[in-house]
Amino acid sequence: MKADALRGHLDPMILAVVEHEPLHGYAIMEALLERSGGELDLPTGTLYPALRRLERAGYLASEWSTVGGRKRRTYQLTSAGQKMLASGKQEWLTFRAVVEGVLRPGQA
Amino acid sequence: MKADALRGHLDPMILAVVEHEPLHGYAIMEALLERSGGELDLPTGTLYPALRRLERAGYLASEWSTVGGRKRRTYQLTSAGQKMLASGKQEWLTFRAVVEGVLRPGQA
DNA sequence: CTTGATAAGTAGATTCGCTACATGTTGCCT
DNA sequence: AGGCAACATGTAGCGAATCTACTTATCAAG
Repeated sequence: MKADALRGHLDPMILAVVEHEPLHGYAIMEALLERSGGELDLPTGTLYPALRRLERAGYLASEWSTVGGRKRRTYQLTSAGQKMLASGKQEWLTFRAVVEGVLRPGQA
Repeated sequence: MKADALRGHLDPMILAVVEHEPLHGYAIMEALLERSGGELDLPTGTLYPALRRLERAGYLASEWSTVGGRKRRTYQLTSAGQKMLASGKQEWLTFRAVVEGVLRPGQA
């Protein structure tokens, strides 16, 4: 999967992963890997800046903790984040319809 | 629809539009608009550079003509472009599965 | 005591879609 | 005659997000 295919689609995916339970960065990486069937293996240089960006934008809130001598920054969805996630899901449906309308994958 | 959602997905869409008939730039724009149900209204600053990029990459070949006093540059798919389109369609299916596996849109 | 997994981060490059601008033709409307 | 919408193609430069490569640190297993 090409790198910039992800562009603009990563944010809702991250938000979706912390929708029902707060997770720290590393755990978010693992959750994305698992939910995508091993396809979505984000480099840390992608994920951590993305998390900071989403927090700065008000969609996530973070809190530090220490577990087994390791520091964790745990992120949870804010209410703005919930709204963003909902609209992100909606936009995904639109986007999918656009691409498939143009590609017409049935007519290969 | 956000701008960079398109990133990496525009190329196969352009190739798809000229798959069965060669078209000039303006007609490609119209075809994308029509096939997407009016959603995909590309600015010329996006389309024309993309076409040149795809030609430089060997996926499209172009030819000038004049119709009704207007100059047209008509693009057609090369055999490399056909292969690229086929793999682009396949990648789209993978990408869609990844996003939907993470988003789980049924569980809103 | 070295390696791999856990954990978080930054700096800098690259890429590509965007805005804004530039140029010219045809045909319709007033 | 004048003007505007549609047709047709293009460039310059910006911005944002993902990537590669690097840094730091702890813990467990061998």
